[in-house]
Amino acid sequence: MSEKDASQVVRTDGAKALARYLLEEINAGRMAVGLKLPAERQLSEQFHASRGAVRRVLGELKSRGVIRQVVGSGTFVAAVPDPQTRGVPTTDTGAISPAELMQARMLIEPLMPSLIVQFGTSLDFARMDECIARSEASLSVGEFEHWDGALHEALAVATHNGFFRQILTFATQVREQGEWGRLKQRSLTPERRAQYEQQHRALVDALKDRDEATAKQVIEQHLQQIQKNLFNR
Amino acid sequence: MSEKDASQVVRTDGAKALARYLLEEINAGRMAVGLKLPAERQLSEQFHASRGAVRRVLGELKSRGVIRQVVGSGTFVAAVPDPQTRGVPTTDTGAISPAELMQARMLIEPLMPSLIVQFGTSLDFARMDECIARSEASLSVGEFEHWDGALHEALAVATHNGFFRQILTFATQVREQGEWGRLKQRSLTPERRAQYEQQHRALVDALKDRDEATAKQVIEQHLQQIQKNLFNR
DNA sequence: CTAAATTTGTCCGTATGTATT
DNA sequence: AAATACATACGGACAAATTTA
Repeated sequence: MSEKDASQVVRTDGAKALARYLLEEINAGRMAVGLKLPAERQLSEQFHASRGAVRRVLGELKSRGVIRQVVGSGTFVAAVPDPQTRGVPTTDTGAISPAELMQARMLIEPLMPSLIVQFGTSLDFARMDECIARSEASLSVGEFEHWDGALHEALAVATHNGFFRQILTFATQVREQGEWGRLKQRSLTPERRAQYEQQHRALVDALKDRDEATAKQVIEQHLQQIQKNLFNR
Repeated sequence: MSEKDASQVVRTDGAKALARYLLEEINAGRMAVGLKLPAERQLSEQFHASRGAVRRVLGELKSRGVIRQVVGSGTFVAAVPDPQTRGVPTTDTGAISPAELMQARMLIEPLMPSLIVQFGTSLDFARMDECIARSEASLSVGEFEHWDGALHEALAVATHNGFFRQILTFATQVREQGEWGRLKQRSLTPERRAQYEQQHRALVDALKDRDEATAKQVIEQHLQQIQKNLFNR
């Protein structure tokens, strides 16, 4: 990421300068609590940033409790942002690491066969078959990923338990959002993909036979393989 | 700047047309599952909507699970939006019955000791102790329920696994939101409350001793008791 | 294997309208 | 009535990931 050209590198000049300035001034005590800041448009002009950028910076500070905004009145300094209270206890959902997710999956997903062999219908199994067929016929990695995800969702549906379904949906969201992508791509070689496909078939076959023990075993092997491919390589 | 076209004066010009079109085509089966949609910019041009509007529509469909987007690859049809699964995945409990929830809890919660005996800290155990003490000192049913919930959250935190924590939080939401309250309140007699308190103590003691097997056993007993009290008259 | 092209994801600047004081 | 914060929409540019040549 070196500078390619100094002519058009004006991407983040004003906004970050404003953020640094405000935090610095408030922390140093040069802006007293209760002081009214300039209006958004004025800040926008002073720092050569758009009003949207200014609003984003102010919104960030407001979410931290540093400033307080009153409609029609203005923006005011609320408190000094001490680093101790930075850890917010309210919604600390953020940042579920791939390691955490895999740890949880290896505990939870082996439970699914118990429910599927009890409540799974032929329709459920047909969906799994189609997902496997489509994934094996996939030509690109993206397509394979899609049908792999669809298979996992079909498994979740086959439990016929809404809570489990929600859990697996949440897992998919985490996997798609986080830094999972980098690991995923580098770990999916053709031979590993073939291995996954074989394990998928073995799993669905065992489920069709209502063979809970085997299905659970296959899932555990599958997840162990994924984990090894992800982290160990 | 603008072209004053009489055709596109409407505020909600192409975006809703796009949404209606996609839902109609997918529901009618004219767009097969797995089919790749045109790129965002292409849709933007076709429907005379900005790319932001297109992205909003696609984001809505994605949140419903109708489509799936892959960076660098494209947007794909994921499933037909059948009315059953129309619920949003994020924070929609989607009619999870108490029976379903208990079934899932009895499978999932016995897994927690495995993590807690590995990663639990003395601070975690101190929180549990406080929750137990407060719950035992509670004078009202509501107060007892509060500290009972706090204990469960302390257990979730003690796993030191963000995914588990989210799952347990979700379970609490389901429990508080549904008609769970009436069942539980009706089933909470003084003697059962004493039994719960005893089981709580036994559980925390076992966790402190890093005795995974005993802790798991106590949890299973506890949940079985709850289930029996809930449904079995 | 490398590099270019394509696609989604993200941020920025701008513009317009609404609600509140 | 005027000033202000709030909300939304649009287009452009860059980044990241994927596919393709």
